[in-house]
Amino acid sequence: MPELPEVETVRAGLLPALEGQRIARAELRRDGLRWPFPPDMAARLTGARVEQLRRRSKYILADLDRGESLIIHLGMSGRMVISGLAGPAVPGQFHFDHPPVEKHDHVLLHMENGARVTFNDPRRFGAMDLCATQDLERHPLLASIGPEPLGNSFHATYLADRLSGRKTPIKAALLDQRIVAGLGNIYVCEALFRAGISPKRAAGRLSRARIERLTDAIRTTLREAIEAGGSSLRDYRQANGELGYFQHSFRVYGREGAPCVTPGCPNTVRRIVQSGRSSFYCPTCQR
DNA sequence: CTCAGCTCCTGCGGGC
DNA sequence: TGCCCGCAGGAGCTGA
Repeated sequence: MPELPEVETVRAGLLPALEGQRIARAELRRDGLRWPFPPDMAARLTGARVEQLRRRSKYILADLDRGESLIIHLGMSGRMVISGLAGPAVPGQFHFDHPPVEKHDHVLLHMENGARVTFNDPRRFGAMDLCATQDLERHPLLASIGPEPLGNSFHATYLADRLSGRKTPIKAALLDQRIVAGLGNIYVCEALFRAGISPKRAAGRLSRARIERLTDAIRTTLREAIEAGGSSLRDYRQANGELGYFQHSFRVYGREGAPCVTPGCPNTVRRIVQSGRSSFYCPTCQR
C-alpha cells in the first residue's frame, strides 16, 4: 500500500518529531520484522541524533550522527504514529498524550523532545536495518534500485533503453524496482491509464512517443499524489498522529465495473490478474 | 539475463 | 451469529 507518495508523506510528517532530535531510548518489542533486526539495534539507536531524514524509493533513511543510517521500509501494512510532541513545529498538530501501546507496535523511538514515534506493522512485511551512511548505496536493499521517477535521470531515453527487447507486460516492468524506483500496484495502474497504455502491452513494443507519454504520466501521477499527501498533513487535524494515510481518488484502481472517467467513454473499468496482482484499466482508453 | 510463480503475514469482507 | 476462505500486496527468492 505505501508507495513512493505515501512514503514521502510519512517522511515529511516525521520531520518535526525526528529531524535534529536525539533518540532518548529505542524500544524493540520483538526481534525483527521481515528480517531480524541488526545486532544491538536498540543500543546503536539510543543516544543518536537524527541529522537528516531522506527518502530513497519506498525507503525512509534516517542519517544519524554516528555515521550510521537507519533504513525503514513500511512494507504492506507499516504505519508511523507520532505522539507526545507539543511545540511550535507544526502548530495545531501533534499535541496529544501517548496512547497505550497496541498490538503490532513493534518499534518505539522515545525522543528527547518528548515525542514518541511508533512503528506499527500487522503483517510484518516491513523492515528496519542499520548501515554505515557512506555504504548505503551498496546496501543489498538499495543497491539495485533504479532511478527516482521524479529525478533527472528518469526520462524517456532511459526508460526506452530499459524496456527494449523485454516481452514482459509493461505492468510488470513498471513494478520492477530495478527499472524505476517507488512504484507499486496502485500508481502503476493509474499511470498506465493516464498514458493510455494497456497493462498487457509488451514492454518492448511501446513506441518512443508512448514511452514519453508514460514517463510524463508517471511523474504527474506521483506529483499529484505527493501534493495530496502534503495537503492532508497541512489541513487535516490528525486525531491520532497517524501518518501517510489519506483520501485518494483513483481513476481506475479499485474501480472494477465502474464507469470510465474519460468524458464520453462508454466503457467500464476492468480488472485482470497479472502475475498474481490485480490490474485495473479501461479497454477503450488503454491500448 | 529474463520471467513466472511462490512465499512471508494478518485483517477484512464475502458467502453460507 | 459464526466460521471458512480468499484476497490484499512489497519484494526477495527459487527454478525453469
